[in-house]
Amino acid sequence: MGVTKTDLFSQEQNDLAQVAKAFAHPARVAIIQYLIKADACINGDLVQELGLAQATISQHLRELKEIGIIQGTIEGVSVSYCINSTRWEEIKNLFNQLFDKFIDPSSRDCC
Amino acid sequence: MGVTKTDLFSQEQNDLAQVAKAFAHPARVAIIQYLIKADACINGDLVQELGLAQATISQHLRELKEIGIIQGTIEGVSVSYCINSTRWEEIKNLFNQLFDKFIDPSSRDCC
DNA sequence: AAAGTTAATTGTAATATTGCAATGAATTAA
DNA sequence: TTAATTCATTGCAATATTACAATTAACTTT
Repeated sequence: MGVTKTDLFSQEQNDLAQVAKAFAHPARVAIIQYLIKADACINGDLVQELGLAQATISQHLRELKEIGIIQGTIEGVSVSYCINSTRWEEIKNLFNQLFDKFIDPSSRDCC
Repeated sequence: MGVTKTDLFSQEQNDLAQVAKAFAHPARVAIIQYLIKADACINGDLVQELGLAQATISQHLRELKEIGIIQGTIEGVSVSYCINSTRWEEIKNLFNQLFDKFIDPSSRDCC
């Protein structure tokens, strides 16, 4: 019904799924890449950069902020965003934990 | 409008977003973890394991198959699924490419 | 204070996703 | 052949996501 049964799954599974959602839209990937490259930026830049409406980008930024991958500070009339490095490491580890579970690929592909 | 404007983004951005979608549901994360642990399994096992309806799991399996992260072979009346190790490496690299772009965390967190 | 700037929020429309019952297709067992 | 088993597919309902115009909120400039 479009509603995920989170209670059926472990904390780890739900966490990873939620974090993966942040990367599950090209606009959010683009925002993250841009923030990494720029070291800091403001929403206005992204509107120019991405070609989406201001409201849409603001919405994507909120989603990224909600999972903690980015953080923003009001600077006068504009807002500066950047990657939250602590959270970034956490997320990186969350993925790598899964990636590293699959070992010795040569013994797999059994079907 | 619920429709992603893929033409605004690069191949890499769209690829990563699409792959991230595979991990963006706890049931699919659970399926992947189970396949890694079991080395191979069939749909029926997963219905017991996850507590979702057979049709729902079949649907998640199809999505995972579509991005190539798993593969299946018909074995008599049942189907064996396993991780596709080549694709697994590709996906791992796709994520790590992004993760590794963010370097020297101590110099960040500028806002 | 009035006007301008920047970005969040609200409201709305369209499409996507999730979930499952029912059904269908393919194989196996009787 | 008939029944049973396994899993994919279809059809449907409910919720989520994506996108944007319009508005609002907060600050700056004039």
